[in-house]
Amino acid sequence: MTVSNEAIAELFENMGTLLEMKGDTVFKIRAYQRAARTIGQLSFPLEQAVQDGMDLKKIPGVGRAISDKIKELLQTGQVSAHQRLLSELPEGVLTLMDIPGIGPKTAMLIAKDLGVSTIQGVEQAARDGSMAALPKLGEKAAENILRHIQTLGSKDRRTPIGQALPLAEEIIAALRSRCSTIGDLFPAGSLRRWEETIGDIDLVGTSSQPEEAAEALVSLPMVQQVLVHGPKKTSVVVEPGIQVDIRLCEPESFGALLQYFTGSQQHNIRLRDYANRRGLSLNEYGITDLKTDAVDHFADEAAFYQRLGLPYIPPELRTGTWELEAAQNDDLPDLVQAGDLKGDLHLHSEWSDGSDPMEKMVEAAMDQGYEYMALTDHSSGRGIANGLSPQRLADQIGLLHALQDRYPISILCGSEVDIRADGTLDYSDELLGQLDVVVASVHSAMGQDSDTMTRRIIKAMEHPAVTIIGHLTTRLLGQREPVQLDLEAILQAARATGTALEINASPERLDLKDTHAHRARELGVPLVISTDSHHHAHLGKRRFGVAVARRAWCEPAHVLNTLPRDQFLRFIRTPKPARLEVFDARLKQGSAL
DNA sequence: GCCGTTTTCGGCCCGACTGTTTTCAGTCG
Repeated sequence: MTVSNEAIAELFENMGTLLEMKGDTVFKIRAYQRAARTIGQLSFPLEQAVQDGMDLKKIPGVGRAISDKIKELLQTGQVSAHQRLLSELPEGVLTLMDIPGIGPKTAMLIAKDLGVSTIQGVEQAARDGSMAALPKLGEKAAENILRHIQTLGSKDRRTPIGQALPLAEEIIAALRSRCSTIGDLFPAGSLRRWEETIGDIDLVGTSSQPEEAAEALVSLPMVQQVLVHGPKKTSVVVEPGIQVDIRLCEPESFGALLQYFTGSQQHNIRLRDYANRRGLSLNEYGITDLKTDAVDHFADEAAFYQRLGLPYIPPELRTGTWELEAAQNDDLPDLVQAGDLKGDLHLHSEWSDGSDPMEKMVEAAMDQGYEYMALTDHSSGRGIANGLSPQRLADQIGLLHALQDRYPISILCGSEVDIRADGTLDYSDELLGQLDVVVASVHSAMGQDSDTMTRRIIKAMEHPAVTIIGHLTTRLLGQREPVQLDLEAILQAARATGTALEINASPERLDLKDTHAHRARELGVPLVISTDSHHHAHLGKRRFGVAVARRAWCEPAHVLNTLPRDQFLRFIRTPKPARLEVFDARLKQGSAL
């Protein structure tokens, strides 16, 4: 039996909620919530860590009590304190909290006084007036709850960043054109932290007339519903059912507002705690000296962090786990940036299922400023993707060699080769040997059990011709679950065989995901950021892959395709696993700087 | 329940908005 970090996190999140319903102290509740969120973001499986004898109290927010409960859960499959809480409280209270606007207190009230334990029951109670008759609730409250239930189906799913970011950019453009008093206007919140899915779109900006800008938002044609409309904060729901919050302030205090609204909530809690210990109090308007009550304002975030004696912490790191400690020790990574990439190693042309000729893809890579690129059309096993037969691949290699004379960029011959169900590859060793870059990917038999899938992928990595494993888990955000596999075993095999792992930047994949990439980096596995472009315009989506690497604390040296051309060519021309020396030399050089 | 460059005990982030019991609790981020 395995217990995932997510399951452990959910249990503690639930315990926090149940304690809140019981009316326990808010600090105990917060302790459980903090532990839950930290555990949900760990890069390594807790179950494995416990087996290896790790001291769980090293995890921020985990002390004696929670450490013991984790061990109890792993040993017995449940936590007695959790069971006890469940038995003390009315059945189904937790499900009521799925409804926005219903928190622990209201859920308890409804469950206890009305004996309701399902969302359908809540809906009925809101309609027949029994809810409005409850103490502390009224007609309006019942109305609001009813409205929230209507949107439940569309709202409880988080939106993939690939959809949310363009939508946010569209809204920003629309607001700018309708309201001339808006100065800056940026996405904040989970969008600015580049989380893979977004709960709602947070916008922050500057304006001399904040009310006017909020009016502009409310009057956008795409707005379906106005949730909150106060003097400082406005929330609406727009067309695809996504909530948009906006807050604006004067330019001189924008740094504090941006910092506050970027979060994460856990980061802000820890930062404010850190500030309190130093006699300072933080809010979205500035920093108050608790002794003198003097308030400092900051036009930008760097100045805000500087006032706290901290270096600027990039938004991607603001998860509230390790970044504050790293900042205090001046140990923050110098994160990789889009401009550091020197090549894209996963590109498709019309030869398989891409939509552009090879030349167009080469030119698109040049437009990105790259020194090298690999064309990697599908192998023959992908009949549906017009995969290349051995003969067509041989023809393509010939054409690419001819094409090289016309372009200054290094054109590498590659293939995205299917890893068959048994771990063998789709082309002969002889043909694979002619390729510069082989991206090996799983496209079939995704239902295999974890052991079989793990053996299958490791077998592919052991092949001397395989340069990179493409989109490791094959997940599609919100559409297809990842395959089952033993990540730790695969990452160790990647390191041992000298095989790189791809961070697939396509926003519907983002595979490896951030925590997986984090673990890969820790284990010394070379990472590659590629776009898997099927159209020349898709090369610009590298920003999503770079964001995953940044969330994984990657510096340029951790990412193979930041290597300059000559070093990258040396890497792929050195046999596995000795080629790791090229990668490791760069790492050493990076850490010495 | 967690945690420590004031503390192993006594603190624990902070504010906007809503609805309602008209002085504040509940929810949210």
